[in-house]
Parts: sequence; structure tokens; C-alpha cells
Amino acid sequence: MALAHAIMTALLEDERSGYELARDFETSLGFFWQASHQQIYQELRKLTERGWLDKREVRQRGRPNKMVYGLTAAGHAGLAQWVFAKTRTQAAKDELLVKLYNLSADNASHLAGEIGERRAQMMHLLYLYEKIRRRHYSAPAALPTRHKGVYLALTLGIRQGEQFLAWCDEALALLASVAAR
Amino acid sequence: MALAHAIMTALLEDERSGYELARDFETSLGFFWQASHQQIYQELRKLTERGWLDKREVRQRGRPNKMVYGLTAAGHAGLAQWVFAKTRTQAAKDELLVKLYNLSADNASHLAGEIGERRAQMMHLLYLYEKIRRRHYSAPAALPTRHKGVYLALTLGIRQGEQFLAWCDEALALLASVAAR
DNA sequence: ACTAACATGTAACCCGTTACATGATTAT
DNA sequence: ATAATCATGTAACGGGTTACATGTTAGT
Repeated sequence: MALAHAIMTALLEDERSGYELARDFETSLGFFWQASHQQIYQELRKLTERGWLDKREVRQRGRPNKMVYGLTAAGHAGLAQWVFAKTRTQAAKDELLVKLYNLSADNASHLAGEIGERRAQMMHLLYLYEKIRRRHYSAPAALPTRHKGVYLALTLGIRQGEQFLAWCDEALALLASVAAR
Repeated sequence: MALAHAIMTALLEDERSGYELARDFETSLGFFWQASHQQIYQELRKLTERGWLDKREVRQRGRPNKMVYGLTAAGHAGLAQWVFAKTRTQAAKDELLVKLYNLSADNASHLAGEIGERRAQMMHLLYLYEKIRRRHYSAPAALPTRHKGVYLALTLGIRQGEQFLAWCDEALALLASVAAR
């Protein structure tokens, strides 16, 4: 049931189309919750049927028309209530760590390659995080309450990301010493 | 396809029954990959049919007999090959962070409560990690290669966990300042 | 003509979760 | 008796992924 509420969260400030939501789920909120456009369109239909969203067509010039969705009063209420529901603890699953349990001289350089890739991806992500932090969250104490929550999420992302980079370096050093040449 | 390989990874050193595997997936390998007994029994059947595992019955006194599963040569080979396959990047999904995007004076103390719970869970997990590290990984340089991989996974778990604790404290401080009284 | 970005959907499949089910043995 | 631990399964459901599908407009 979390996808529905993630979508509504994304609609808290502006109304948006399915296409725009799909794009948002690749950044911003998407740092902490991902969804494909196939999921999103399905969920938008369900949420509209349930009366939590309403939609209207927006005519555009120079591109196809779009349907934009916004929260109804019922949607706002449902979202606010959801925050108070008990959160199921998140499962940390990572295939790469399972692979590390199979470390051998043979596969060490392959695993180092994969960790190197992850490291590069994380560098890119941290760059995006930092850009957002500098632009929108440079004075956290002055933020409106809701944005302080976003700031906290962002802070966790940055800290965990930096920690991950440091771990990658340690792992790469150890793997280099283990690899067959 | 990761569950199958996680199970085989758990069988690398000893053969085990479904029940024992289910228990293991609550600790050790289970720190990085979880599975319920329902999943495990299904997967054991499939893996046996595929010829990657074989099973034999072990008669026990004082408790029900059990079926123990072990890797076949084909299973070993399949597992070794899997390590070289490209790992799909892991999605970080956390409902609690999405909830933080909905922070308000009303829900701040509830969210603080949930973060406090997470903090306590992580403390417990770190305690388990540390116990294992002290017992089995106090001299990482002397470990056999495969265990060095396990050590790396454990190290990541510990570092991320400690980082998470620090973040919880920061978050709790901010939430306290926001909460309505 | 072709590519890229905009825009929206359906269908099949796989995997994980929840619920349901059964039965042995030991300890209280 | 009854609870706890050991031990093994089936079935239904729901959510996420992959594949399939279509159509517009702008730019090269």
C-alpha cells in the first residue's frame, strides 16, 4: 500500500501527470521510493476510483495533451492518517553482499569491478543530493516544517552514501590483495 | 533468481535442512538476504529438480526426522557462475523516509516514536554484528579468502548501522523541536 | 525519413507475504 | 493437558518487473 501513498506524497505540493510522476520517481522522492510508469498509471486509476485523487485534462501546444492528478480532501486525509500507521521494518537485501560470501581468488577481480561500478553510481547520486541540498536546504532551521522532514531524509541519504564510498575503498583494497593475477 | 543462489551460498560449508536454513536467514546471511520458510521449501524443491542440490533423510532421536540438502557439483558450478553475472543495482526503498516527506507538527512525535523503534532495532542488530565480528573476524588478514568476503559484508553492515544510529539522534532532536505539545 | 522526448496504457509472469495446515517430541 | 520447539508443506493474494503496444510533436 506504500506506492499509493508515495504518489500522494509527490502530489502534496503540485498536481502532476503520470508521466511527470514517473520522472520524479527517478529523482527526489525516487531516492527513497521507486516506481515504473506501468505501476504509476495503474495506481493513479485506483486512487481516482477511490476518490483520493481527481484528474483533469490539460491541453498543451507543441506536445500531447496530458491528464494531471491532484489530491482531493479525502486523499489529504488518507495520507495524513497513513503517516500514523505502523511502518513495517524495511528489509535490507543486496545481491552483491551475498556474492561476497562466495569470494575466491577467481572472482575477486570481477567483484571489485562490480563494487567499482556501485561506487561510481553512488558518487553520481551524492552529486545530485548535494546539488539539491545546496539549492534548497542550505538553511535547514529556516525551512517550513514539512521540508525539514525532506531535509532529514536527504541527510540520511548523504551520510549513508558517504559511508558507502569509504567502504567501497576498503573493499577494493582487500579484493586487490586477494585477486589472482 | 537471487533466492536460489542465496540458499546455495548458505549451503557452501555444510548441508542443512529447510528448517535450519530458515533459521539462518534470520541471522548471518539473513542480515543481507531474508527468506521465509515457505519460500525456502519451494526453492529447495526446484533446486533439487534442477539437479543443483541433493537431499537425504537424517533420522533423529528426540525430534522429527529431517531432510538435509547439499550442493551437487552442478550446484557448485551454477553458483560460481552466478557470481560473474551482472548484479542488478539494489533499490533503496523505505516507507519511513516517505513518511518524513509528510512531516508536520501533528505527526512529528509519532514519527519520532517510529525512529526511536528503528534505532532500538539497529542497536540490537549491531550487538549481533559485533558479537560475530569479535568471535570470528577479529583477525581479518588471517582469514581464508571466502571469509574475507563475509567480513567485508559484515563491515558494511556495522558501518551503515552506526551511521544510522547517529542519524536517528539528529532526526530525533529535530523532530522534538518541531512537535506540537 | 528518423530519432528523441512526451504521453499513456495492457498483459503475463515472478516473487514475496499471509494465511492455512499438519504432525512429532520434549518439557512443564 | 498444554505450550514450545522442531519439522515440512500448500494456496491465495498482491505487488513489482518485463514485455508488449500505441500515438503525438519537435528537431535533425
